[in-house]
Amino acid sequence: MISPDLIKGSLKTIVLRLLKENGRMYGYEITRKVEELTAGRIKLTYGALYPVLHKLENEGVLVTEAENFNNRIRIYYSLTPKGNSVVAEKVNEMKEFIDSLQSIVNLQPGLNNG
Amino acid sequence: MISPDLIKGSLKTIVLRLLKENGRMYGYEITRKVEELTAGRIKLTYGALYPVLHKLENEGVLVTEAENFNNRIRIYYSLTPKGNSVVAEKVNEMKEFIDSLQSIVNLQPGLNNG
DNA sequence: CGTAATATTTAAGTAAGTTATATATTACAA
DNA sequence: TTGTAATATATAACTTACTTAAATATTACG
Repeated sequence: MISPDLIKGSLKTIVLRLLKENGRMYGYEITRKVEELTAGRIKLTYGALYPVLHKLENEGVLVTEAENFNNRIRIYYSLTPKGNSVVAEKVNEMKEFIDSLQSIVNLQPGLNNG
Repeated sequence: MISPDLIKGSLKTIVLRLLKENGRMYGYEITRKVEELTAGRIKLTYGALYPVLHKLENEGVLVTEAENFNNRIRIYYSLTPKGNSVVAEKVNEMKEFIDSLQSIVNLQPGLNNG
């Protein structure tokens, strides 16, 4: 398991990227998908996820459709046009972040420095 | 520039990884090196860096040697044996983190899902 | 009949950062 | 010589993105 402190800050981008991928998803589904894609290494907490979804909706980044499945409410989220451009920005930033971390982590003694 | 929220949480690992690489470094040097390695995309703030260095010292992860250069104090930090094992753990975790982020960011529509 | 899984909500608390300020020397330009 | 930028460290006050915890409700399984 990856420590929450490390993941902190990436939540929004992760959620938005998955929504871009899947068109629409509900909260619980997002947590499942993240666990699946990361081999259980990233687990989103509901206390973090749902407030973020609500916030993104209030900002006009996401829209919701409530549906009923087996007497359980599912609230599907999908990107607005504004949301689409936000994802693009966020994903670019995350790619730069990954590149940056890699250039630090992958340092090799005696090869890159002097 | 990568947003502070994204970097937050990685600071400790970045610092430790650089110290492992360079043997010993002083605070200001660490900020320069991170900017250099990340093409200016990650800028550490002193308000974050120095408290972290002090904390790691108190935990027995780092030791210090104060030196004088041009009438300016330089406090060099280097890893203790304990520090070496901490770096190893932290770097492993970060590699898993990077892998996880990549498996989300690099999703391709219609290829991995169904 | 109890537990696990599914599904969402939200209040209270934590802590890792940011922001701002202080201090002091060297170097360079106008 | 006066001011600004770079070098070098320290720390108090504040923010906020989370974690933790508790609540609610249905389905599924042993």
